[in-house]
Amino acid sequence: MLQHKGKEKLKVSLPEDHLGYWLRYVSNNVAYALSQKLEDSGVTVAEWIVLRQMYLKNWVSPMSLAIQTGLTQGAISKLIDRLLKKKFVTKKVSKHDHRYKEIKLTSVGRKIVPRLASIADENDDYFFGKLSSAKKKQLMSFFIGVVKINRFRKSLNMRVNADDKIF
Amino acid sequence: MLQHKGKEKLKVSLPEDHLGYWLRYVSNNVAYALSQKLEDSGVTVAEWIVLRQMYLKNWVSPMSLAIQTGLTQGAISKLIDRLLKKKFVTKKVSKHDHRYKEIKLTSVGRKIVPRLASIADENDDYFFGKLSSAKKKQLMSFFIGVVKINRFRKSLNMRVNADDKIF
DNA sequence: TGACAATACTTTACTAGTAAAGTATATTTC
DNA sequence: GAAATATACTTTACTAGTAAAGTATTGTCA
Repeated sequence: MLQHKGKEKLKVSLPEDHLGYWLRYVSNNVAYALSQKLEDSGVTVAEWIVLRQMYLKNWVSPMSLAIQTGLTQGAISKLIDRLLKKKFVTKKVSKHDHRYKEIKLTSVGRKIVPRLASIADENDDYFFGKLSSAKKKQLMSFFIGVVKINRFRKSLNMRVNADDKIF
Repeated sequence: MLQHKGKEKLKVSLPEDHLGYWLRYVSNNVAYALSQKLEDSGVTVAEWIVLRQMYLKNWVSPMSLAIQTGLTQGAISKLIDRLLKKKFVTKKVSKHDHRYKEIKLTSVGRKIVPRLASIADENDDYFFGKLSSAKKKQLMSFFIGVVKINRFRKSLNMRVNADDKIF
């Protein structure tokens, strides 16, 4: 398996040889399908994730949303603008620290989240429903293991460790 | 586990409950890391994939690239423009059918592909290198099974079949 | 306490994608 | 063989993200 001398024959890998390629390919398809299903509700995939975070926490700062979602602060800023226009959230300056904003769901916003959640359930079921929940959990731990932290904190990316014993 | 009567307590799933969420999250991180590594070569992730296709086939039509990559024809059209500006490819009208274009790598283009391939190898290794090749193959067959065809042919999306027995 | 640094958010210029309309060429059908 | 249809590609208007610069507020410390 050593390289030939003289005219060397390079082994040039295909994109399809890489797990990252397939990850991207499948992810694009699953996310695209979800975006189509969410379209009637007038909500994007990123917006659904942010709305759900707010449902959980009642009020949140843009900063915390950026960290949780892996979007930049600029992207979150614009996303919140969109949600404001759609009347799904309200925004105010924090009393304690005027640099912070507080974002809350409106009643319209609160009402739509369960609907969005069931759309997301349905989409995941469409693609992965035939997997046993044990296998789903294996895959999920695998994914969680690959990247523990988002691009907002680049330095903390982690390699996959064989000792994680996912499979 | 039945729902309460009266004031019903809705079970509202979290984005993190969905495999699609993690797929998107991990994919974004892996693709982002690759894009950073490719930056010095002046090539995006999509461009690397297209360049590699051309390396394989010697000449290709924009249409075939769109089908293989899952990008729209419009996106491929612009991507080829970018590659033309970077002198990585040349374009001509097909002799047999003037609607078709033929895209070929220039010698500069041919020279850069092996370098890009090794960068992509390195990136995949960074994230997944500690997995055994058997496990990588399992994951790959899983991904291939989830979506057999890209969004260009929406109707052909496939569900995951439990009988695929990947794990 | 006053200058400098840090923090939270917004804005700007830009990138790379989409859907849908537009252009040119080829094929089909009557 | 002319008209309608189909195909391959391009262009346009738009979307949602990024990096980096800008604004306002708060914290630090000499």
